[in-house]
Formats: sequence, structure tokens, C-alpha cells
Amino acid sequence: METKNTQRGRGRPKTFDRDYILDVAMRCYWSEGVEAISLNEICRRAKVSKPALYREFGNEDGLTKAALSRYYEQVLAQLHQIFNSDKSYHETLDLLIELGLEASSNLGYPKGCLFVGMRNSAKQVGSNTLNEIEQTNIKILNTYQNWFEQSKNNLEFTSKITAQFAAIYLHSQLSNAMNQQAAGENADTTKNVLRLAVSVLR
Amino acid sequence: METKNTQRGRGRPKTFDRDYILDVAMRCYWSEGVEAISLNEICRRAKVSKPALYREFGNEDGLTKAALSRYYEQVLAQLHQIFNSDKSYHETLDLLIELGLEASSNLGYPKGCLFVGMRNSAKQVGSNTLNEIEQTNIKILNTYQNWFEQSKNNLEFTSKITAQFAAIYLHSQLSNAMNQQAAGENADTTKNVLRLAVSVLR
DNA sequence: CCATTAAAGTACCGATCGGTATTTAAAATT
DNA sequence: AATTTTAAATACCGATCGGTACTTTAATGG
Repeated sequence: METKNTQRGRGRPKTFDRDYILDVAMRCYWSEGVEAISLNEICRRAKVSKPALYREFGNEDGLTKAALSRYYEQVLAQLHQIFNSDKSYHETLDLLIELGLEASSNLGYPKGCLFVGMRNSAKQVGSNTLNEIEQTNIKILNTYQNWFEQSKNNLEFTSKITAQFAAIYLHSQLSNAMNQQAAGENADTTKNVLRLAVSVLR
Repeated sequence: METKNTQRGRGRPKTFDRDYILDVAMRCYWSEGVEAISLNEICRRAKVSKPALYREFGNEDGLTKAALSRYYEQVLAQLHQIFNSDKSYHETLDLLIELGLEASSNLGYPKGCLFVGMRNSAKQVGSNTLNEIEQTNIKILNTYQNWFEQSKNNLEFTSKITAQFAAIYLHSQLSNAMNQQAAGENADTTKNVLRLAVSVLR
């Protein structure tokens, strides 16, 4: 158990703000795509030197992985709150449809979903990031599946579709909607498509 | 009306094989993604010099645009054959679900869809290619919409969904399936997701 | 045989990439 | 004040990018 107190050591005091840098990187990757933003460009926008980034994250793979981790904790983790609320199955389904299609403009967030974007660019990211993508994918699928199982137990979800496949289907449809949003598609159209697709889970 | 005969002119005879080069480029962009393959790499694989490419296509934007054009003529154009066959509405829908999920492995084609891949990479392509993407998108949507309108007239498609929205929905679902295939997803899972999504058009 | 024409390839350009060796700056300890 | 420790930024590395100036090759026409 480390004390981790703020008593400064000996050398030059640290000015590197990990949270701020990660926030800039996350938003860059989110809004423009991980393959469209270079590490140099992130240094420019975050006003940080390149060696500082390498000291903190090791290499580009470490930075993209850290940005995805932060995205999960800061954005995707609210999925649990939605599923743990006392809303009904159908209300929750409605909420999921709204999710991310409004939140983008509400808060100062870019459109689409960083996780979905990175998964699409899986071929151009490093192995650590690739691994993080796979772990995140599993976490999301498990979240969905647990919710469907609970809803089956509650007799709110009475379809013959298995909870596992319902999770895969929902994940696929939400990812598709995120992709359309990231591509700048009309939000109403995206929402209508998603609504129709999800109607088979009613 | 030009004669366009094969009588050779004066200079060194042309050895540049436009069809072959375009075929190599199309398959590269198709299998690895337009943003993952450099123009230099295409020269290497097609065993052609860089100036030869620039003489024929002007610049990288011209090459990617030409590759997409070729993809439409050579791959997507068969959509018309499917819709112009004498198959029933439901049989055609079944055929669309199989399409591309089998064809990839049957013929020596890469997985996924070059058009969908390029549309996802819209931010990193030139303006000419971007324009070609938009035109192709419209052509595909029109093809779907015409088919839905015919099926409505035939009383085979009796849903309250408009032909226009059905086209958008089908396009969205097929694109989603192509994306999953390109990402290496299990083909059966992809097909099951697509089947369930398309079931609302029955 | 030589000039002309046309298409080929070589070899280069500046810019940018991911990554690092090296030096400089700012603090605490002696 | 000098030394030590830690973290900062400068300035560079080789590789690769998209794109092009230049030279070479292979044909025909006189």
C-alpha cells in the first residue's frame, strides 16, 4: 500500500497534466478518427512536447490504448447507470435509442463513438490498443446480455431470442447507428432506422 | 465518333495495362482499406512505376476514384440482375442476405464491400473520390427504392413503410453486415443479425 | 541512318511520420 | 554555492509519403 502523498521529491516539479493530455487525445481520435490524427498533431494541439508523451505512454499504441480506456470510464460506463435504474424494459430500450444521438450535441462531445471508430480502424492500431478494443467489446456485450437476462427473468422480455443473441444484435445495431452519426448522417434518419431495427426486440 | 483503331502511332508502344493496374488497386483498397494502402505500395504490388500511375490517373484521388468506379461496374452492378430476375420478393430478400457473405469466399474476392469501406474513410479521401462515393450511394439507394416500389405495386411488399425508407433501412443493414464482414466477424453471426433486422421488411 | 515522337523508368523533391539522443531547466540535498 | 535528481524541450534520426523533373528506350517516318 503506497502512501502516494503529494510531498514533492527532489527534482524539477512535474508540469505534465496526464488528464488534460488524455482528454485532448481522446477528443481528437473521437472526432477525426484514430488513423487521421498523427502523434505529432496531438502534441501540437495539446501543446506538449513529443518526448513528454513518450515518457508517459511509451509509444503511440500506449496513447491510443489509454485514450480508449478513458473513453470507456468516462462515456461508456454510464451504460451501467442506465441498466441499473428502475426504468422498465421498454423505457430503457427507448433511452438506448436516444443515447449518443443527442448526447453528442448536448455536451461538448464529438459525434459517433470512439470505441466503434477504433474497432473499424482495427487494422491500423497497435496490439495493445487492439487488445483493449477486444476487452471493451466483451464488457459491452456482457452488459447487454446481463440486462436481457434480467429482463427475461422479469418477464419483460418474452421473445424466443436468446439473451446472448439479443446482446449481439443490439450491439450491432447501436454500432451501426454510431457509424452513421460519425459519418455525418441525418440524426432523425439514423434514429428511425435504429428504432425499426430494435423493434424486433419488443 | 472516333475510329479508335489499333493502328499504332509513332512512339514507343504502350505497355501500361490499365485494367490490370485498376484490378490490383481495387483489390488492395478492398481488402486492406483505402487509408491503409499507399500509392507507393500499389506501384510495388502492380509492378508499375509511379509516373506511369500519375500519367494515367493524375493523382491518388484519381486512382481511388477509378478503383471505386470499377468496383461498381464489376461488383455492384449485379444488383440490377438480382432485381430484374423473376424471383419473388421474399426470394430476392433471401438472396440479398446471402449476397456478399458468400461471394467473398466463392470467387477470389476480399471480404466486405469496397464502397462501404470507402464511405467509412470519407474523411481521408480526395474530393473526386468523395463525389464518386456520393454518386454511388445515390445509385444504390435508387436501385433499392425502385425495387420496393415495384414490389408494392405487385402487392408483394404490403408494409406501411414507404419505399424510400425501406431502401434507406435495407442499405443501412447491408452496409452494417459488410462492415462486420470486413472486420472479420463470424459469417453466421453476421447473417443472423442481418436476417433478424431484415425480417421487419417481410 | 537519323530525326521525331511517345511512353517507359530513375532518381529526386519537400513534408511528415513515429521515435530518440541530448541538452537545458528547476527543484531539493549537502 | 556546488551537487544531485528529476523532468522539460530542442533537435535530430531513418523511413515513407504524395508528387515530379529528367533521362532513357522503343517504335515510326523521312
